[in-house]
Amino acid sequence: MAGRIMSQRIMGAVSFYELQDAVGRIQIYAKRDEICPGEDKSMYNSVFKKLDIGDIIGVRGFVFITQTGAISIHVREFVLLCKSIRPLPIVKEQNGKTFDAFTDPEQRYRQRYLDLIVNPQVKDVFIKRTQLVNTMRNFLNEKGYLEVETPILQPLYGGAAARPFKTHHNKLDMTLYLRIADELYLKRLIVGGFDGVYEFSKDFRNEGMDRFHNPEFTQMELYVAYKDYEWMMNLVEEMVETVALALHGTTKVQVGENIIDFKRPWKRYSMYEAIEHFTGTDISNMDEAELAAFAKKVGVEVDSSMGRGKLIDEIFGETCEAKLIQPTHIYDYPIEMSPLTKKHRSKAGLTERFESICGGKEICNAYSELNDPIDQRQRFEAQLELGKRGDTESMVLDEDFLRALEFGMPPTAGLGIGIDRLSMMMTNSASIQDVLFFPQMRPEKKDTPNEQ
RNA sequence: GUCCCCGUAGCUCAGCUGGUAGAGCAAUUGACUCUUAAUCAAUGGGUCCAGGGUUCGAAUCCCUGCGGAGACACCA
Repeated sequence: MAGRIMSQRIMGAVSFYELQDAVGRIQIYAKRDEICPGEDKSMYNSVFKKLDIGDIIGVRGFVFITQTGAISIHVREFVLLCKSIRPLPIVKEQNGKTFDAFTDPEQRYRQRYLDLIVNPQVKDVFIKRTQLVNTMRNFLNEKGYLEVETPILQPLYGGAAARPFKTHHNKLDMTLYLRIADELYLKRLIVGGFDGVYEFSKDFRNEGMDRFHNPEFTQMELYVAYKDYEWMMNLVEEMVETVALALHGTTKVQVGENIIDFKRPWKRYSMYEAIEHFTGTDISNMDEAELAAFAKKVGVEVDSSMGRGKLIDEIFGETCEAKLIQPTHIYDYPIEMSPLTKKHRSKAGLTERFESICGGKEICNAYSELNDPIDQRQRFEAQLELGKRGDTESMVLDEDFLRALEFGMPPTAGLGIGIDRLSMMMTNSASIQDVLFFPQMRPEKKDTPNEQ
């Protein structure tokens, strides 16, 4: 077998090392007189004993159990496969206590390879992330939906309210944007006649960074024709429950101080109900002035640009979101906040949209897709107005997307689910940086060549 | 973008009201034939994040910058 030396205990003519490979660690035992049967003991004294922690070696021998009961490999031959010329941080452990842990987040994220070597539990998080994606992919494939790929470089960005990254194509001499969502392209495919399409989509948003936000992040977006948002709520429950079971064998997952149970069915509140539930106040019939007064009362900073929808959204964020620990669907969002969402079939001013919240954080956003091209044009125009008033995250009008809708898109349910967020939840990680191999960091050295 | 906290050896950290830079592990040398945070002895190891200021004297006090963490704002 082969692996990296992680610890050495040399006892003169006998030594014990620990070798680590992709799956774990095992102790190896070597005896001078077996490695060097003749008079020349240099292979042991000058080579084996001089190996360093971090070196990668191959060994041949047999398995046995030491007097202290440790399963070990009794080494007959060994070969140095790769020398490590940098010292490895040494993490030691006894009785569950860890000594000299390699914990500096900056070094862990910048040198993830090192983090993975010395903190093997870090690997588990990333293995779980991949299992999560695989589980979702299998789940969606079994339902007959088609995994597709759509452009990352887009001439117009759309599908979400966010600031994009901008780049330039030399040959075409045109501005291109890195996608902030793949929604508008996937809906074009529904127009084109697919019944269900999905994409695991790397998206890019040129905004602030914190422990929940990285400039590039992964979303899974799914669109299914002839379905609506209620149907989608059931699908989300089923899919997330399946993920929890696949990763943990149970629907109960420890997240921070809470145990979150993803078992179906989840709680459901309309947005108005949720606000009433947590504040005792029914705001559904308030006018804008009353809403503004109530928002102030619950601690929202109100300014005059806020419309009814924004106020409701802020009130919800302030009073409800953090208190929703167990998985809950919040549905029927104000129309102002949802320019791509179908109007509610019966309630004026609302849309058929829901978000699923658990652990006090949103994990997905879904709706009955707006498929009326005239309404969609008006919504885009309203967004343009917002843009003129200085909203840097307002949407731009996508004429080709409207043309597609004008050919007719069947009623469709759409879903966007944050893979990083869900991974954090499913691996009990406090920071998005813990579920990304290489989170975005500032350059290490100031003098690295950079434009400007 | 704002507010706080942090930056000392390869790793984890100590360093008091300013007075010659420290420990454990790792490294090097030696002892030790079933150890497991192996042990024992010896040795080497520093741009105290960077720059400036105060001072006879700065790791320590002040200012600026860089990097990181956290909170707030915005977003997923």
